[in-house]
Amino acid sequence: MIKREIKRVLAKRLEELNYELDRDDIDVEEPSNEEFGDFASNIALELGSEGDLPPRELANSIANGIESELFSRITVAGPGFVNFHLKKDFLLKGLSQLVGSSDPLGQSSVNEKETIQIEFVSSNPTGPLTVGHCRQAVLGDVLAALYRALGYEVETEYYFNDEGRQMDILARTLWARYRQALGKEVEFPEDGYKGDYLVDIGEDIASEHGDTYSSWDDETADFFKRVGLEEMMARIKEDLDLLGVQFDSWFRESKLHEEGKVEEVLSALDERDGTYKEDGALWLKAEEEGAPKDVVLVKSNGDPTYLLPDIAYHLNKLDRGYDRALVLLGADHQRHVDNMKAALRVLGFPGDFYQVLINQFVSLSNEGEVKRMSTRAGEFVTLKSLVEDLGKDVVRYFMAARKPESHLEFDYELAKKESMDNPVYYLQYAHTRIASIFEKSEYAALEGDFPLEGVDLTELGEDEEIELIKKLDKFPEIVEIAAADYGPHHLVSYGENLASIFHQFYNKYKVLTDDEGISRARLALCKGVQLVLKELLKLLGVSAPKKM
RNA sequence: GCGCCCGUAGCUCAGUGGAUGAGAGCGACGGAUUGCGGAUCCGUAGGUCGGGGGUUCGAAUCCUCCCGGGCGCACCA
Repeated sequence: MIKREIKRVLAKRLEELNYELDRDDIDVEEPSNEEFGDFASNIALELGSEGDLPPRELANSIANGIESELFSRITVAGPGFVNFHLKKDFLLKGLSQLVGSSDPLGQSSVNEKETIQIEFVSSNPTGPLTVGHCRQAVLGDVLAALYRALGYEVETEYYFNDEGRQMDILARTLWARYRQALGKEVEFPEDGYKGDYLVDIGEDIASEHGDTYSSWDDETADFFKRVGLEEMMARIKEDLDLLGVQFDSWFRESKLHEEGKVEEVLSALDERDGTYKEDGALWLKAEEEGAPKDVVLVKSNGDPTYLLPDIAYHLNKLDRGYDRALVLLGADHQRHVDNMKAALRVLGFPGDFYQVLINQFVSLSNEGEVKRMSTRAGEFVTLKSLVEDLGKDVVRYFMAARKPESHLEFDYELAKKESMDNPVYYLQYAHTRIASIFEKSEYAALEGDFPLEGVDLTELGEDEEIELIKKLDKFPEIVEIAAADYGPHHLVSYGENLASIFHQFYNKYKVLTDDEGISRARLALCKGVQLVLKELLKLLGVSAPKKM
């Protein structure tokens, strides 16, 4: 990574000038105007505004004092920017490292031993997964891949409520569907789940068990609760499989109750003076800890609200020894986050343990009509139908393409109709083109690393080639940013940009020419692009085909 | 009313805790191939970065107010 090397050089020079700075405090940017060099730093402006030297003078003494083989020249411009013009050798070194090692992330500065747990989707087994869950599933899956790629130890987990009121309603609804399948008159539960998915399961039960469960009693309730849970969870797993999302761990809420963790956390909150009784309910003093309002932990009927077991769950996460627990939640859970943070503060959790990524909703427009998603009303587009219609690659790419905190408008008809114009194909096409070139080249039979012996990279020098080399060098940084920012979309933006430059290059220059030297150098460059594209698509969970 | 998020080209959106002339894709219009895959490339048109104020050498980016949209403000999850 060139930028890091420049920071190192700058830090060293600043030390000579008696400024004590961490490398991370130095900003190095890529100026939009090439007149200002390949890279630029504003460090003299930042230091100058508080220091003894005016920015411009400081910039001059920084620039004049740097002796390095890496730069063709270092200039000072504007109010005090230090502009670095790179020598080609410096750029080529990066390319040869990338291609020589076949490791697009070899230059990453992050090599954490930290462990991170990522919880996402966590939908309760009362209905099929929808497009909303789909977005979160992709975001969580890609984030997990990003952190793994950076060397973190990652565990993904799905948390679900397997008992309580919702499961009761599920059981009653399922029983009603079962009775209906048998042709019996039965009253549909008031809060029942209206979707068709329970009709199918009810029919299956009817054909297998006949009229065995004719009345609603404890035995019937237990049976329908158990079968309902099993069937719904099985469907959820199937759906996630379709998307290519697999969890390392599944955590059921009832485990917390069985192990007495809920009571434990309650008394812990109590001991720390975090609760009080009012109107027969037990409240958390959330407002004292920054939440908008206090909130009920235990209802007056003795049942816990869902906040309480969730606090216990996070105590469990802490006990399991993760350094960080990231939770992905939909925008409607903002209040819950405030409450959780308050509770965890009462319990004295490490400040940065509980991390939340709130993602905004997906709106699905269909021929100008915006569809509302409601599980209870039985109106939604399922994850399954989306993937079946558009394919895993397109769905994953689209879901990852937007900033999580932005609304995602998914035009179903358009995505389906014009799928061939989708940017995902643009990236894959670049990868395919390179594969195709290699098949026609002297390296057609090549397996494993590209041999750089006898390849003279200094043959490279056209604008597009230099641009590509710089872009490739930036990839590790993009991965770090995407992880740190919890923003998989950075990969997408970068990828489209890289593919674009590659297509420009491809259109303007031939890779396979009569000149063996140029051909080999360009093939090495293509190999670099291919390595990065492949890794990027892998992180997104999108295939990188050799033929399309 | 209060809290969180969003407001950038006709549409969908990038723009990493500020940095030297506002970008991409789609759509519109006009071009490029007897050549490594045209699922590509080149060009044109299109924006007072929702609006006002503030901080600064410098603001799409930070602060504040206003407008517009989404979500939340349950002893539901």
